[in-house]
Amino acid sequence: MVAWGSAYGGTMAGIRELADHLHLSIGTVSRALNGKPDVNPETRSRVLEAAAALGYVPNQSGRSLRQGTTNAVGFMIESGNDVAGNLDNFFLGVFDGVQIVLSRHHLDLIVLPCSTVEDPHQYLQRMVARRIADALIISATHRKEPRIELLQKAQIPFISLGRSAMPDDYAWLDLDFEGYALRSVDRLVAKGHRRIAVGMPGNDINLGFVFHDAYRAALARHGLAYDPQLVLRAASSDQGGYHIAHDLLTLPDRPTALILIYEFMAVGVYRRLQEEGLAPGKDLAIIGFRESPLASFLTPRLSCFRLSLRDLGVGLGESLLASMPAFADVYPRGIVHKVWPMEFVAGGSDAMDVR
Amino acid sequence: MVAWGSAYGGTMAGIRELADHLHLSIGTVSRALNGKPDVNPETRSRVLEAAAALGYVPNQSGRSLRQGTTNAVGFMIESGNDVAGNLDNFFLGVFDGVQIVLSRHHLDLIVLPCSTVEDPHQYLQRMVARRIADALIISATHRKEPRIELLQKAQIPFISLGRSAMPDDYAWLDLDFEGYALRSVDRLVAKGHRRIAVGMPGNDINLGFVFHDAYRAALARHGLAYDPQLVLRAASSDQGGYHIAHDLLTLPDRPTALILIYEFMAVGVYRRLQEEGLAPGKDLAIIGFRESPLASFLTPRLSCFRLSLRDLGVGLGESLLASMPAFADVYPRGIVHKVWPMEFVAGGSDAMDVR
DNA sequence: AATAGCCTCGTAAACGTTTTCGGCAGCTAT
DNA sequence: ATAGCTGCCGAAAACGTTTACGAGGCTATT
Repeated sequence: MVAWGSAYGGTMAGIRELADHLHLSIGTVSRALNGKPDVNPETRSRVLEAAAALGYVPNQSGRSLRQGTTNAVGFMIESGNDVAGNLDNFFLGVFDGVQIVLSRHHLDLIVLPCSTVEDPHQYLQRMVARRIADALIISATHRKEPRIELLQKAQIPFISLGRSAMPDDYAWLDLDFEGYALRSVDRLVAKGHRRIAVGMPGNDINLGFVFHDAYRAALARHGLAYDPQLVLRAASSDQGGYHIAHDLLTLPDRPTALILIYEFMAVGVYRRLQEEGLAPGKDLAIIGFRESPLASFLTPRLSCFRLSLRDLGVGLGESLLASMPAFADVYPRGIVHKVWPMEFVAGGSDAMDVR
Repeated sequence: MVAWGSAYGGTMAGIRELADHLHLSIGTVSRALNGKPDVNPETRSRVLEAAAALGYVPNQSGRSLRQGTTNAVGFMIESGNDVAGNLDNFFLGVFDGVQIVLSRHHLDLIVLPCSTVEDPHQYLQRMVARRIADALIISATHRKEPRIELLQKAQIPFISLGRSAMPDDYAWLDLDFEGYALRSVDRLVAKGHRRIAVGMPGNDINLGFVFHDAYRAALARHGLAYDPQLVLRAASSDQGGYHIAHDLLTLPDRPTALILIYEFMAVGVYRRLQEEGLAPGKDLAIIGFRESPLASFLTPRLSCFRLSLRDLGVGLGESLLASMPAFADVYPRGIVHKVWPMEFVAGGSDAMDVR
């Protein structure tokens, strides 16, 4: 036998070698491997068997060139993003779920980390021009998000993890920031709180605006006045939380409750309170955002909302497939707009009752 | 003018359209773009100008097919890995540095996250067969690491972030776990500690063994006995740290110091100590591993070692390029074995003096 | 018995690029 | 004036695959 195959570590077998070995034409072999109808069932199994035996894997460049498809989905993240870099990593869990869905359709997930020294829009443009993937997932969407227009213009199927403030003619999936704000305010008001502050980012990441508007609406529903002083802005990090707590403590009529949009801000808040001899959950009611390993290790435990990252990834993957023409037969076509639900987890951080 | 170019959002311009537009052959255009010598400087600038104007970007599949190269470097991570999933994300910083180096050579970094439901070895095998990148970076290397043999057999340039216990005929770059153990023990012994425990993972990630051996050697150097009971093993997470502290507190002759191999274990250790009314740095000297945002927000601050993730990424990228034949002219060839230095940062967590 | 139709397969074009080869000028040196 | 050399460019092959098309053999229908 000739030294075919990857088993020998030499040059990998191509479809040509496979065809010669089987005394078939490469066209037939290709059709057999790709499940095309006009091929004898018996020859098909022969081909499949030989392909497995020789460790044949089709050259991706060849197929890409011919069919204009890469069999890969890209997930762009920003390594410079505060959120991405701090504490419990949100994305790794999501990747897992996305990949589980994609692997069912022989798609691979490749993560595209935009470095801190490059403009995200330019980076994405390069990736699109490179045709690095058949479809893309973007995240950390801003209020005005030029990347969305870019992808629409390039006619690349995509989904955004996070809404923007732009027209809703694209697919997105987002966490339930409205529900978070509403339910948190409801809960705090029920415990007698009337001055409820929020801690959120100062940049134009869209989720901040969604959260802020819902917070304001929730206050109005309870007949509480909206006080701009209670909207505390800082970096999306534990340090940011520290500054938020600091600012809160200097407010004239000190708020009794604080809702944070990122759970890791709570680390800084706890720290600042402890410096002042104040106890979280006793001197200030705190609700974090997402449950994470961190939340359960703060003292007292952080009240927050539970969410399966893997399920979120699965939802993301399925919604993306729904917007890919190639999978129109398996997933119902359509532009998905989905708000992801979360489940409240009570900790001691908002146990404080001021009635 | 015809509707060429991506500006119109239509089908992107190919080298064919570019050549027609310039009244040149595609061969000449290609040579001009790729900096080949036999092309008139004036025509070259004409070509470059037109390419920029039309927004021409070469089709990657076409080039890949012809030259057998992808112009991409893959970085495999395991999303199921405890280390990757917990708290401050180590990898994002490293990505940044790697990309900075790669971009200088028109290479892109793509991250390959192996999902929790797939075997890492199989996953890598698939990526290799797919020829998804020209070179690879692997991480989380175990003691016996089959992925190394796989990559060697496939003749793909690669570097490992982390040593294994296998023959040193591959490139690796690793954090200085020996230095960490030695310097930590030295420091603690100087403060009078004689029973020094370590907290490390129970699996066969190689860094645990490197650390353990150096710890043992450091003890011997000070004439201290090695007590297996002081080697506390638990999951690589904050929860793991909690269990480690718990176990430590039940030891007969309670150790006065603890060296952790992952800084986020400290969160759990602090928590467990506080439950017992014990103070970190006062009742138990603690040294974490790497400085992270977290370390500075623990009370007292965690003593640990500083390290620039970006620089580490740069080193990783450069060492990888050194093993790629295509870049033999720009980086000195050779198999790199590099131990990355770290700088001690004193916190209050090991302030305790027992002399 | 002739023809229409189906099943199976081989042939060859196509995808977009790089690269080898050869050719045509223009120039220099004999 | 001719041979050789250099600089520049066009033609065409090659990369590995998919797929449209057509050819042949066989069965079934008229």
